[in-house]
Amino acid sequence: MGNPLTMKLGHGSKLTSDDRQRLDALIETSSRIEAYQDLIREHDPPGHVRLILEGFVCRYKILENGRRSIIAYLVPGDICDLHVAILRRMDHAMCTLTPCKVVFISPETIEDLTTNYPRIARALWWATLVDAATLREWLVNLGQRPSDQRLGHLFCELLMRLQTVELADENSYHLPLTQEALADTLGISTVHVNRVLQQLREDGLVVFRDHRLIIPNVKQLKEFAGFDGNYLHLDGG
Amino acid sequence: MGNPLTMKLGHGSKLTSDDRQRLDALIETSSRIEAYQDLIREHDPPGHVRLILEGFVCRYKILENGRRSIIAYLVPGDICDLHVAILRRMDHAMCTLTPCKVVFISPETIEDLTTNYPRIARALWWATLVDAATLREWLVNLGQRPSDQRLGHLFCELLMRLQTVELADENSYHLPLTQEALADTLGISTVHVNRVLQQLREDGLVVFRDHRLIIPNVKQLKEFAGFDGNYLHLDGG
DNA sequence: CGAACCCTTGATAGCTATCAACCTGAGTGG
DNA sequence: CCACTCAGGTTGATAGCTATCAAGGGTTCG
Repeated sequence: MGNPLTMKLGHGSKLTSDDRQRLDALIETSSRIEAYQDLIREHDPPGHVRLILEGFVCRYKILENGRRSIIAYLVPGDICDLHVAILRRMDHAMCTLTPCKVVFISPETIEDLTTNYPRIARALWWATLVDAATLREWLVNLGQRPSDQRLGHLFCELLMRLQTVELADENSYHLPLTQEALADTLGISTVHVNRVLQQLREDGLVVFRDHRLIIPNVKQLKEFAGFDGNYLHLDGG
Repeated sequence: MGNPLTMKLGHGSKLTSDDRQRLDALIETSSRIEAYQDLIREHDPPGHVRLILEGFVCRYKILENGRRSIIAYLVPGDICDLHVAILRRMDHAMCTLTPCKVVFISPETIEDLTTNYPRIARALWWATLVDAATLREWLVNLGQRPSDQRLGHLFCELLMRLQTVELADENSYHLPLTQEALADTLGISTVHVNRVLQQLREDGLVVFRDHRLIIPNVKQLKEFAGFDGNYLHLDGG
């Protein structure tokens, strides 16, 4: 299987074979981590940068009232906050949602990449900007759309993101999330996620069984959800 | 009046007098812009970086259904996306909400700042990370809190942010936003903003008249809204 | 077989949107 | 000086979306 980081960053900058070699070296040593393990907690001092090779990770916060808010998903190829080390402590936590393979990258390595590999540096900047754009789009999604469109929008986004790392085919992918995770992501209750899912199924917009999501008609779902993938900036930097 | 950029960046990195001089030179030429003018539109190619010296600016998107979603506020001292130039085109727009004074910074100047002024570079990174953290907190706010707490949370955030640039005193500030803008920010209707505001007033949590917001008991409002200012990382980098 | 976890279903309550007026103050022009 | 306009704020009535509570069903696993 290929290097998901290379696949992803290739969308942000043209990479030379030299760049690719450097990125391949990067993922030689990785750690396996079980599902539902915190990679880092709120208030921790940020240390290494993390790169996901396999599995789903989420950023989340726990509120005063105990509710969990999932703020982002990291999928293979995603790298988290290049320069968090600048901050004294984390303002949120990160947790694996499935068994994962993760690379821990030292600040020195980041330094090396960004100063000696200009195309990689550019691609990393691009990835950072896309992360911010995704956050903005999620904000729009939460603030402005009814829950069925919200869920549809999330499904569309994950389709595109997983396609860039060859983890989704034309119209389906493995989606190992519980309805509870979806609820905490979309700001609705688990009961309601369940009902909305049923509705989407009934309308023929999605098929979701055994954690495989199939979108019979991608164009139709995108229209339904008001999804415009521009914000993922996959046409490069 | 002082340089709001210096005031803000001082929280992200210790600046020398040399750094300060450089930042002061930066704001020597600025443009006045009227209220409700787009600074940049969706799909535009990003050009200059913008620094707000006076006034309120918002990032926003318009949805298929015509709704406006406000994604962020920029207040004096805020600088927008250092490296947007990497992206081909904007995925959102920016608009002044009041008359503003704005500095347009060329990519070359950014280059100069980030390569020749390491402490400024660090502070700019810090500001970028804080922007992302703020976006995450807004996401939590929209997804998990009822509308009265949402509004209270926004008021608390603006208090802290405006205090860092000396535009708010201990417990009050000038807030030139319409209820419509608040509604588009919080994902609720203008009618509901109106009612929630009345409730907050009635409960003695805020006084809002003539665009001046007074928070009689800051601690109380923060508790009510579940506000924890950690995410603004004002204790520096 | 029981426990645990996740999904599903039904009934009810509550929050928030929508629609439709009306009010107010500022600015405009006759 | 008054009528007019317009944007923003306010109020009331109603509908609808979504939460909550409670219970039941299916699977996996020890």
